[in-house]
Amino acid sequence: MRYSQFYIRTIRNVAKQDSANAYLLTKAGYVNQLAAGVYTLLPLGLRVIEKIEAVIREEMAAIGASELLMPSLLPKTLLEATKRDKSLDPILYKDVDGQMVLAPTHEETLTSLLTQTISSYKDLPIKLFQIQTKFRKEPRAKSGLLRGREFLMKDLYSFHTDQKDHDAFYQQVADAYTKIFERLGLESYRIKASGGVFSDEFSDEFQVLCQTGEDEIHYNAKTRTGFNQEVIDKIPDNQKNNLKSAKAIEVGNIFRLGTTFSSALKLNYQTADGKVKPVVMGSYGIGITRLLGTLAEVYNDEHGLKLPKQVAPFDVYLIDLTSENLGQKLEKELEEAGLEVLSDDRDEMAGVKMVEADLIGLPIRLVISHKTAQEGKVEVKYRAIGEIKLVDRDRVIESLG
RNA sequence: CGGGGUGUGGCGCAGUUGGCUAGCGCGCAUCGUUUGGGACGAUGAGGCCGCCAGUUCGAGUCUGGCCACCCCGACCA
Repeated sequence: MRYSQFYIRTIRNVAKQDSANAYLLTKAGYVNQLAAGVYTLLPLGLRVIEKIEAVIREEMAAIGASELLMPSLLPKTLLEATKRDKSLDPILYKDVDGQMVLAPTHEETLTSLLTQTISSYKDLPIKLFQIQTKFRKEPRAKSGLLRGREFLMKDLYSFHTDQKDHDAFYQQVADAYTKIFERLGLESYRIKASGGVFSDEFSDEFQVLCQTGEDEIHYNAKTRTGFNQEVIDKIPDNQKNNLKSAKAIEVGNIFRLGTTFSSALKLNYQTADGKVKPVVMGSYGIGITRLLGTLAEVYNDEHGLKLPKQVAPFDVYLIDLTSENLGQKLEKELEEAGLEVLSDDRDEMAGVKMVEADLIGLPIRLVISHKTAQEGKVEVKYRAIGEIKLVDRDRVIESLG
């Protein structure tokens, strides 16, 4: 991809902000703020989001979940059926006559849908997920992408005959979540937390250690488990030993819903012996936009972002300083080898390109110049560790592999 | 929703004490020089001073109200 044909606008003077992710992602041209907690994903940011989504889709497929896409609009009557029109009211964006709201979550929508297709134990289990924009009128949007009023979420819902079947799937989801975050370059902790309006039981949160996080957690570094501060008084003393405490960002959350929603919306099925029972449900969320913010918080230094390869918008930032455009051939070879290359073909000084390469933070920077070309070399810089070395022109690709 | 802060060319800011031609830096345009870590010089373009009302001969500046954004707290399915 040629820089000149891809919309990138880095900003030299961005106002100092407390939130590192907002500052860096804005300065590097990944996002643009429209209002409090409302951001445009610019082309660079969108590419990261798409990489995050690709990992999530793979892991959802691996646990047998099918993807669908539900509407953003939600009839208020559906929320009345589960009495959540009251509990969710403060965070709802409503239309002028209050008939429709912008959906903050989709338990009602999907449960209602499945009443049309579930009638027998033979129809279960069902696992459906979507990647969709959520709307929540947060009393206080803050911390850049970490708490928005409009944000992307992966939400998965599962439907089972009984608690035992659900428990088995719940554990599968927990494992899948740990794997997803690991694949994205984030070490997550499975943390006991309150069930919120969903349940009196504990829910499980997936937390990434980070100073900017909103949550205070107490965790065991070895088992990668622990407790959220909000439930610490409910935890037996003998389980609180040897825990470390830290701030963390909640990147995922899984809930046991039991039959709360199925009972309210009459989502029932018949057992083999003809009895009618409510379906047992679970819901599981991953904050995708928040993950972009988390990655920016975790992976940066004084020069800018330094994203892991698996989520960086491109693999290589190619700077060609030769007047003969020697980089063009290299660019083609790299792309044929399957690497995603951002080729800075602008008529800018070398310094500008170097600085932007560090700011945008792709894993590898290649520089081909008269100096290096004379020796038949290309300069390779690894952004994450800062190492710079000269590699033979014809061995660049294998050295990156 | 309580407390604090800030709103001035696209972006970052000064100017408000003490009322009268709206400034600086970055970016942008043109020309020249420069060319491996956000270059230099010259000449330019670009502003409902957040919004509304009030005081006044006169308001970016004073008064009142409102709105927005940031931070702390409450809240956070």
